Formats: sequence, structure tokens, C-alpha cells
Amino acid sequence: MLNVQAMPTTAPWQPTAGQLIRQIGSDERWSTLKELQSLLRYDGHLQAGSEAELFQRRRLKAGQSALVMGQPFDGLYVVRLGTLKTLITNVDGGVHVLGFPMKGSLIGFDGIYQNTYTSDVVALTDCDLIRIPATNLFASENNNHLEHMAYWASSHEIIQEQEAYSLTRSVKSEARVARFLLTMSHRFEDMGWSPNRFILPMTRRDIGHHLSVTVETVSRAFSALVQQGIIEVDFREISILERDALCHFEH
Amino acid sequence: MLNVQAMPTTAPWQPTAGQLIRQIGSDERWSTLKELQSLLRYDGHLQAGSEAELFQRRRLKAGQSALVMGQPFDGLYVVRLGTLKTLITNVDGGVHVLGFPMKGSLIGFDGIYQNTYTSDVVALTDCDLIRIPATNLFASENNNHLEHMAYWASSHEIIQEQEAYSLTRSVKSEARVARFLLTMSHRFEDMGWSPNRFILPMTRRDIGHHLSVTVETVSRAFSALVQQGIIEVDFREISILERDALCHFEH
DNA sequence: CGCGCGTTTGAACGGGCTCAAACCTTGTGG
DNA sequence: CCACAAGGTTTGAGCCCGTTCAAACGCGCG
Repeated sequence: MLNVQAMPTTAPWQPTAGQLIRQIGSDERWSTLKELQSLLRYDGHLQAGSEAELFQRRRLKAGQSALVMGQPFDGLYVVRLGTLKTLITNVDGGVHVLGFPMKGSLIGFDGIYQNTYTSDVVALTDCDLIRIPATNLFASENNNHLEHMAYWASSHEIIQEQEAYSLTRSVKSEARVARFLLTMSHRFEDMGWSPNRFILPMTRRDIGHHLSVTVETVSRAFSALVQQGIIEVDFREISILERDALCHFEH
Repeated sequence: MLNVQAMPTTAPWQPTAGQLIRQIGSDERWSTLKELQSLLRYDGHLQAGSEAELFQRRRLKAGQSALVMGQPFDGLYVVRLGTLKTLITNVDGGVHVLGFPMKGSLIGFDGIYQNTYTSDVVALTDCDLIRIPATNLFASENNNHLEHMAYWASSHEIIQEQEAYSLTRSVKSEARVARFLLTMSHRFEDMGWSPNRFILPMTRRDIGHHLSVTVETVSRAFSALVQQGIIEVDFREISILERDALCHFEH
């Protein structure tokens, strides 16, 4: 399929080309509107038939593209399982990671304007997405609570971007990494996992591209936090020992 | 006048509380749905009655707050005239300017999630806003094309934020300032004014807070561009002499 | 006028980038 | 199963750019 990846200079993962077809497993299932509401934590009232309305799921293996910049908009996706990264690529090849969608995140919203996705979304782990087709979104004859929900959720996404925005310059890299870890910790806790011991699904490079620092700086910040006894690091596995100290950094 | 600037540590702007009432001038007029569509550049088809539907306008003098963080969501606003700044303030008083809404921009979208605005929006010049009340937005009994439009426009805003996002670290400050000037130039051109000669409505400090650099760095970047003969600067007035050279910087 | 604020420029410091090397993990093919 | 390759991670050394501190000037407004 037309999965033309944005490639820096060399080809990252070639296999993605043909796999978007194969990703449709035989054990494909469907999700209800009710599950969507639960994932998005939409507190609006349920309506009759919310169990009957079905949405297709989409499986992705780590490294596959969920959305490709430039492709025509064909709907929104809600993450049911796994972690992805949203990134934009400059003309000169420089990349910036906008965020790391996880369970309950809404992706593809940027494609509504001008019917084209404006960022790439790549799976970092095996993922399970729920597709909200554009047709369902805008063919609001009887029920427009679906659009309501997407509308509401996208507002949430904007806020998250704003928060991530404060992770820019002028704040020492160590503080930014500390804040990033707290954000991840909070998100893992939201998903029902341990907030003090988790495995980062992304590379140091991804983190760096998200925080706008280099790989080395991220690594050095981790080492510094370890040396202060605030966290423990074993490659991707992070243990938070002194949460208060970590919080104290983001000031 | 009530031009109380955002100040750290001490009380922010007390007056705003009572002023939201007084801002309603006597010469208040109304806007049609058709004007809204034109401002937002929404290319959807017009519907019957789009001339009849009326939306209240809201006048602001320079320095007044359009939206205050924490206040309950009561609708969206579309900028009809003037320039504002959207900013968030950290707990330690550090501010970050998310953007500069101008004619056609949609503001207040972040308030939909949890019914509370999450950022401050302050008028830099005298402004004229069009209010889209929450009641109109969500009471979509017969017409939901209003919500469609807001939905669509908010997607546009997200994209703009993404673009601004690439103005982070690792890009030399001079290049970021150059890019900022090009963005402003483009926006002025969109509004029908000269793209090569315009007056910046914001201070160097605001620009710095937007690009995450200090006032001095912005000033030095301007000076450097002047010295290279690329632009001319007379306080707030900017003249672009060598657009190509300016474009060449953002690489 | 004089105060506050915006703007500009200079000098010195420091933090993050660049370049480089070493180690480890992971996946692939023989 | 092992060897090898590719890429992720860590650490070090030196340099550059943006910050910080400081001072001067212009402008608007009370």
C-alpha cells in the first residue's frame, strides 16, 4: 500500500511497505462506542445503542506506521493498546517528536483540516487502534454524539500539547527529563500500571527529539538523576525512588 | 488603563474579575454565520439561514484579557480584528507564549475539555472578537454545521501549533527569529496587508517567550539580520529586504 | 519632568552540542 | 548455536552559543 515513509537519508524499516496489508489478522475484533467512551474518559451520558455501534480495530507491529504525513484523511484513531510516537520532519531532515500517544490517546486529528494528515505516527510497540471513520464522524444524521466526543477529546489533546510545550528551552535539560519521567509515570498510573517502575517504550533518541535535546544530553540527565539516588535506570526500565525530589526539579 | 501585565510571584491581574462585564460597549454589533465562515476560511457549503444567524461581538482594548485561565468555558471566539497572545504560566512564574492569534484565529478551544480555559489570552492591540457561545455549539438540534466548522477550525489551530513547535531548541536563534518573521509576514499577507513591511504588534519579550529565548537574544538576532541587509528594523516596524535570504535561514 | 518600560549592546560564564570511542543489546544469517 | 552487523546507550573532551548581569538610550505616559 502507499506507505511511503518519510526517510531521513537512509531507509529505517523497509518492511513497513507491505505489512499494512498483512496487519489485518484473522482474529480481528470490533469495539463498541461504549469502549470508545471509556478509553477517552468521556463523561458524557451514554445513549441507547452505544453497545451496538461497532468500530473496526487495527493491529500494528512495532515499527509500522499508523498514519503517514500527506496521506488523505480517512478518520481518527483511538489507541487501545501500545505506544506510538507522533513526529514531524523538517525539510532538512530534522525531526521533532510531538508526543507519545498511549492507551486512550486520540490520533489523526490534525488531518481534518484540508483532509490530509500533517504528521507521521509510528508504533513503538505492537499496537491496537480503534478506527473512527470519517464517514461516521461527519454523517451525523441521527447521532452526533460521536463527533461531540471526538471534539471534546481533541481539546484534551491540545492541552497535553500545551503542557509538553513548557518543555522547551531555558529549562535545564535535567529538569526537563525529570518532568518527562513524571509525565510518563502519571500516564502509566492512569493506565493502571505501576507509577514507580515502568519500561520506557521509546529510545533515548525519541526522548531527545521530544525534548529538543540530543541523545547524549538525555543519557547524561539520566545518569545525573541516578547519581543523586532519585531514580534507577536499567536501559529502558525506570524506577522512581524519590518522587518528591523528581517533582522538585520541575521548578 | 487596566493594562496590568502578567507579573510573576505577585498577584496576576486582579481587575480582570469585574472587567469582563464592563467590556461590553454600547456600539456593539453582530456578526452572521456567513462572516464566521469567511473568517475561518471554511470551505464547506453555505446553508440557508447562514445570514440570519447572529453572533455577539466583543470589543477589547489593548491589554485586556480575552480569556483567563481557570475561568469556566463559555464558548469559542474568532478574531475579527487585532492581535492577541496566548500564554500559559508555570507555577514558578515562567511564562510561555503559545501563539499570537490574529484575524481568523480561533481561541478558547482548550476550554472544552473539563469546561475550563487552560491558558490566558490577552489583547496586544484593540481587538474585535466574535463569540460562539457554548450553548450554540452543542445545542445542535437542527444545525450542527456550526460545530462542524469549529471542529474543523480547531484542527487548523493544532497544525499551527505543530509548526510553531519546530521553533524549539537546536535551531540557532537567528534562524528561529527569521522563521518567526516569515510566519508573521505570511499571516499579514493572508490578511491582505503588505508581507514585506509590517508593524509587529508584540514586544521583543513576547517574541522571546514564544521562541523560548531571552529578550536580548531576539534583539541580537534582529541586529544580525539588519547587518546582513536582510531586513530593516525600526522598533516595531519590520521591512523585509531579502526574502530569499530569510527563507534560507530556516534550514 | 521623571518614572517605567522597551530596546540595544557589551562582557563573561556555563550548559548543551559536536565529535569520538567504547560497550551493550538485538536481530539476522550462516 | 554462534558470528556478525546494526543500532542503542554511556561517557569523555573541547567548543560555541545563549544566558546572565550590567549599562545606556529612547519612548510614552502620568
